[in-house]
Amino acid sequence: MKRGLLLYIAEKTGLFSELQTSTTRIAEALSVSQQSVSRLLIDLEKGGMIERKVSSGGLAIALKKKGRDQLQNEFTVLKRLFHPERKLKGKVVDGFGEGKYYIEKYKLKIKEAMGFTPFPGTLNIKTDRIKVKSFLMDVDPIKINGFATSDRSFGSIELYRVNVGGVAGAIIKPERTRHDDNVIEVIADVHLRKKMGLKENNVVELKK
Amino acid sequence: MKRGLLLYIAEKTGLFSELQTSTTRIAEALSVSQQSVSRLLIDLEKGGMIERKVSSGGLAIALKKKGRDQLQNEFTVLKRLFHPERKLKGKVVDGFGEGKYYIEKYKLKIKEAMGFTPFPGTLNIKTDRIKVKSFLMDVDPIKINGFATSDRSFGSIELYRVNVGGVAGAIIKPERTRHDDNVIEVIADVHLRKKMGLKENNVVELKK
DNA sequence: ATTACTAGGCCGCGAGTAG
DNA sequence: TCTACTCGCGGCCTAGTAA
Repeated sequence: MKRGLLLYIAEKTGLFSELQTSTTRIAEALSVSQQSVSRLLIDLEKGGMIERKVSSGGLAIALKKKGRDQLQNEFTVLKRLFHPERKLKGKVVDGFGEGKYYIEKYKLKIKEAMGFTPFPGTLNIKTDRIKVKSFLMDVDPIKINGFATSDRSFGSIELYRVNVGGVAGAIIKPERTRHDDNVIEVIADVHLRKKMGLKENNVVELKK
Repeated sequence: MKRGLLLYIAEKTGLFSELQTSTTRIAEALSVSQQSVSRLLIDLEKGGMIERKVSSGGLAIALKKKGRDQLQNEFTVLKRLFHPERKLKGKVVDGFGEGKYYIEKYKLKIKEAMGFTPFPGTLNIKTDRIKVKSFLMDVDPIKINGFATSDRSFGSIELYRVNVGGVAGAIIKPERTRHDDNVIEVIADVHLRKKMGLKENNVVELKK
């Protein structure tokens, strides 16, 4: 609760200004009792987190350096955690030629969603499942819904825009993975492997 | 405490991987009892924050989406708070000619610290104390220590590199403010007012 | 070794109320 | 009105211990 109150003060003051308010008002905003707010404010003051001036009919509070630092430390920790990777490296691996078949099926929908007609085939890159998650954490995929032909049905896929060696492309993820999810498939409007002169085990770098 | 534990898991797993550990180990790291860790982990699991697999001789934990989202929300809040202003606007106001006198005294030291010889005079800009703090929050000032001549003593000053209309300069802050701290003084190696054709009340923009 | 139950104590919360 | 004290209750913690 103490932390919540400190954050509330930080937000209301924009870190630096002074906030004219009352314990009742804060209590309502945070859904705690007026008494608790009073007590917690005193605690925060004792801890050197805030400055607190009581006057008849209300109080003025402001963050002190220690309080700002406390929050900034938390921010630093979270920033390190959530700072998404800007690059993703992996090695070229051979696919099973499946990609070509599937891309043909989704071709029109991909064109519609991404603005380019995909080359019929995927560049398969072996990397690390966890790195992939961290790399894609901050981007929302473009989803293409599944559909059915007279023969069979095709599941939904997700596309994430990426840049491969200067070419705009996308990571394509089937909703139901066909293989090991340490391998990702990349599409573009050109034959990436040929254009970039890639062979098995060559290192490729993806950017966002 | 619950929050601390969630953060601990997030850090140890890098958000996505699985952590092999034991309640005792976590307890030591967080300075709480093994029993509390056990209970809190169960709570977090019930709340859908983590996944928890108990095996003989230890346990494996991983964050679930809800847990990551919780932390990311906190991150977003703090990010908004700590995202420093990139620009600072203010209006030109007249000084009292004092600046010229002082700059002369500190000239050599400023040259040494900043790499330019300051024009003898300051551009005084009226803005907002709080905006100034927010603008300067993420930069460390260059400090010039005070000194004394045979006549009198001069206090320490702090310099913050800024860009004014394309010119590299600095905000100069005396340790003991001579005037209203809603007014800041800017120096550069040219006569800013003349070079930029500024008159009283014109708006100026500072960048970092 | 482990995890996690039970029991008991402490601490924080809110209701009542004084100033 | 305001803040903040006292006090009783409940939830959270840890110690002991079973499995």
